[in-house]
Amino acid sequence: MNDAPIQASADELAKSFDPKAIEAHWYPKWESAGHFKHSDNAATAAYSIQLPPPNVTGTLHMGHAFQQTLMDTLIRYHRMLGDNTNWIVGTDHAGIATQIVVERQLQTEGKTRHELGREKFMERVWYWKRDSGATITRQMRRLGDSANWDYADTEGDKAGYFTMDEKMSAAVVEVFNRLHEQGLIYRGKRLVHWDPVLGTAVSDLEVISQEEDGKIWEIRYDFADGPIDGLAGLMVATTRPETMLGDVAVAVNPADDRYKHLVGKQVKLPLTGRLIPIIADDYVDKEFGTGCVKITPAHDFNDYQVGRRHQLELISILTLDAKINDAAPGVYRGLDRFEARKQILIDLAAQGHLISEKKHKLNVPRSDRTNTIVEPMLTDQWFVQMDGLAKRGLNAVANGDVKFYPEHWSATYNHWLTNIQDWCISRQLWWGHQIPAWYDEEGRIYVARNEAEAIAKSGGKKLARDPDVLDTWFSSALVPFTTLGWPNDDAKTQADLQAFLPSSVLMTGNDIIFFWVARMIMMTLHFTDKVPFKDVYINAMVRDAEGNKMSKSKGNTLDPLDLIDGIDFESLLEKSTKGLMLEAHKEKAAKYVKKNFPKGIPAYGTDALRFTFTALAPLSMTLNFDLSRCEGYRNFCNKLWNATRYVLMNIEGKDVGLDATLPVSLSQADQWIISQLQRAEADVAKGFAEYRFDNVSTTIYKFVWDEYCDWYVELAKVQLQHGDDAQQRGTRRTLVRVLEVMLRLAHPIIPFITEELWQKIAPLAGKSGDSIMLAPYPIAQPEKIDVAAEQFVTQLKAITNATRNLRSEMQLSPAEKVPAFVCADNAEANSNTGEHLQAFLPYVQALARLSEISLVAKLPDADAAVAVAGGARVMLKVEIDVAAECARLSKESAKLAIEIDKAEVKLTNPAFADKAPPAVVAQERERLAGFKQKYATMQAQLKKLAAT
RNA sequence: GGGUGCUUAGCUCAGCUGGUAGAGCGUCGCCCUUACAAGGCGAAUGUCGGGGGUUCGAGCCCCUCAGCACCCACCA
Repeated sequence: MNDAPIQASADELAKSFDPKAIEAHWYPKWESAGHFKHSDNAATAAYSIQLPPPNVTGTLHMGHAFQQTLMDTLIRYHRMLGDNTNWIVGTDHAGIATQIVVERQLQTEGKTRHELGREKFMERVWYWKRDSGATITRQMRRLGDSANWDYADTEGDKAGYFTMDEKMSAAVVEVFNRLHEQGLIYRGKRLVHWDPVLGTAVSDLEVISQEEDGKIWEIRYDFADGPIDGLAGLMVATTRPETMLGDVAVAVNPADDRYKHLVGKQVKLPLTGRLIPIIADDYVDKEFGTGCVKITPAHDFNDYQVGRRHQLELISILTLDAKINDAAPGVYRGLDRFEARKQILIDLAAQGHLISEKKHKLNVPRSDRTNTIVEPMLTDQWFVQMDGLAKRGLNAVANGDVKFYPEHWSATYNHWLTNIQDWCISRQLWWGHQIPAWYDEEGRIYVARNEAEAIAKSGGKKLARDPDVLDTWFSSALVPFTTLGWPNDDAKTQADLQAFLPSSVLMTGNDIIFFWVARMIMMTLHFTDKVPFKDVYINAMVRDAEGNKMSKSKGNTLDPLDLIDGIDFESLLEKSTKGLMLEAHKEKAAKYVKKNFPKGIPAYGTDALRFTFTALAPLSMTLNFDLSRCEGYRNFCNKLWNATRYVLMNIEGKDVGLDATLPVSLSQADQWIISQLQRAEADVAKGFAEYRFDNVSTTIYKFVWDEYCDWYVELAKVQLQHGDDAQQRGTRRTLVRVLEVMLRLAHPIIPFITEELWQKIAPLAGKSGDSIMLAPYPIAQPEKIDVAAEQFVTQLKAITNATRNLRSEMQLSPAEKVPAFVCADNAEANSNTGEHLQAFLPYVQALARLSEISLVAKLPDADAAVAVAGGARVMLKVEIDVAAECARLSKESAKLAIEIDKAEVKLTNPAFADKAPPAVVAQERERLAGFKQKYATMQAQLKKLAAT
């Protein structure tokens, strides 16, 4: 292909690499060249991934960075394998979260959204979205994400889809309508979790229950007709006395002998004087408390069920902002729920109805977003009927259409789906997809695609649209197919649905298995009869180095961009404490930063960060992010950089084997590194197939550093010095070609540095192309595995290591070169001349820094240091301290003796010989023989030394 | 109250279908040997959470106990 030697210069490469410049150079190039786009060629195998859409107004955190690194690594890998890759990305409107942020902004201006009005408020949110929406996608680009930014990009800002853009919104309306037509969406008055601060219903998933210290009170409800059996009334226990205003019964267990005879009688509800019945219900636990439970169906989920069973009245006593309403006696009206509790307790005590007050631990349900205690509230809401959808969802995982990695997460998924409740999808918010339902004046409902259609359905009545919006997760659940163009039926949509549904793998956190994963599976199956993705990889949660959850108030959050670009101590301190409300939190955060980042954070670069993520990616639940690992992998990048520098320096102006007419000869060492490369390639492929990113990166790390840099480059130096033309050409050729493959092998993980280096190396390896990201991924060629060459180097390594070890034991400084003798280890046994050892000598001489090395039939009788390894004995000709050398030999012999002993015990055990597989027994015998041989040699040397 | 995961070198973690305990970081020596001090060479370090069992053989399989983490659940 090329005939003239190519001039390559190492001068272009700095002594250490500067990630920043490289990153800034390559990303825009890749993007503008269109390398991230999918192709419309239906013949190519598709590989697609749906990005969990981040909040449009959010910023990139470590969890994103980790997850996206894994996704991008897979996408780049498959792109290089030749697949038609499509990483579909977008951003989420994140209803509640975004609305809260904008409302807070208004707050600082002394305004409320209600003052502003819905229309103006929406304008404001859109403005904020347009203003800050680009932040996260910009940050994703810094990570190197080769995302298909132009795909499903309706707003033209190269950020993929937005869940509230026109197309996505239309699809949401369509889905809502179809589900409604199918009877799967219904509207009803139900008890739902209510966030009184936000003034909206929330789904049960958005409620976090936590055990907190509270109190439990015992209150006496007097019998309506005076004392019975000497008792004035029944004792009920409650943790929420204020709800008694809505009590409609007192329940006891039907089998409770204490109360059996009272069932059917009435008690007088204190403070109100209302008469309520005593009822019997299995729900009541005889053993707990007094065995009597007050029943408040409008403010408790259990009581609601009891109420339904007994056809009890529902008395709601709270307004939507959690104040006592007009159903209660006048004195309490308008009081906040907690104020009301205080007052009620005072009044009960005054009237002698409060019997006791005890400390009590209870589960307090709080709203995920506002942290306020949620209130079960009776309201009209929209629901999706889940049972049928859930069955299909369960089935898809059970029959293997969707596979979880690690597999055990399917248990979590199954458990939730088998106990699923109907999904409350309406939210009393403004920011979101407004529900496509209209009401006439009589309250009749018309669900339609648009207002005109609704009016038509109503027969031309005046209608008002439902003001509520849909749960954010409703639209998120649809992205597997709506991003592909559904419900359109044009050719492109059909082709894309064919190619990219199901997508290849979903990578996400375990925290949204219910919120998102399960719902995508159900909705996609329902609307397309396909699963949304084949695999689900549940990634670990990123924690700090000590395993603590990253949280702003602890100050232990890390900004991925700070790891890439670096940050000085002062800036980091300021950043970590900024925005913290509580002084205590500020101090805590400051302390953490001072302790862990006293010098700030150095700029590690994107590649180092990505390598850290893949290397640490465990299959367990947490990833403890260790900064020192990041530093180590930054060093790795530098190592790769410098290896390339070395190669370029040594081939400068010389032929690298591109000219096929010139003789090339490959040494054992050359064959060995090529052979090892095949094994590394196979291991990498296996790692990717199993989603074992840790194994992939470890394989690459070890091959590059331990094999190529530490051994092959050193061996190559010897060959370049001593070899003939053909051998030197072979060495240069091997240096370049293996390096070129290594770069491609590593590219999916560390895209920037590999691209930069590949541009320089590829032509020298006879490769061409615009970008390494489009170059073919290395595939192992088993026929290039050379067992003999591998044995050769294994032996060479053993001899070299033993010699180096001797040097170190003799306390020789690296500069001190000494002569050495080598002979075969079994020289006496079969008059082995050791001629085969000849090939090792030049290498050992260089690698172990020997002044000269001579092969002898028998080591000279001398007081010298001797080592045994790799079938050879090595003697360093150096003045030794006989006593010290004896001590060293004795120590090593003792170690060997222990090993010999262990092996002998094992082998003489008849049960072992009988039952263990022959291969294992043989291996053990061989081991023992090796030990014995070595032991004998050491003993002989010891004897020799002792004699002098 | 159920469920899941974890417990291996000082720290963070690997250990494939059971067959000689590994890596990175840290530690200790000796070195600025012209690819790399973000480096080289060498070294030390583990009753694999406790106990029991299966097996010729257990970090790995089974039972049991303990600790940690997370998820689900309506106990007034």
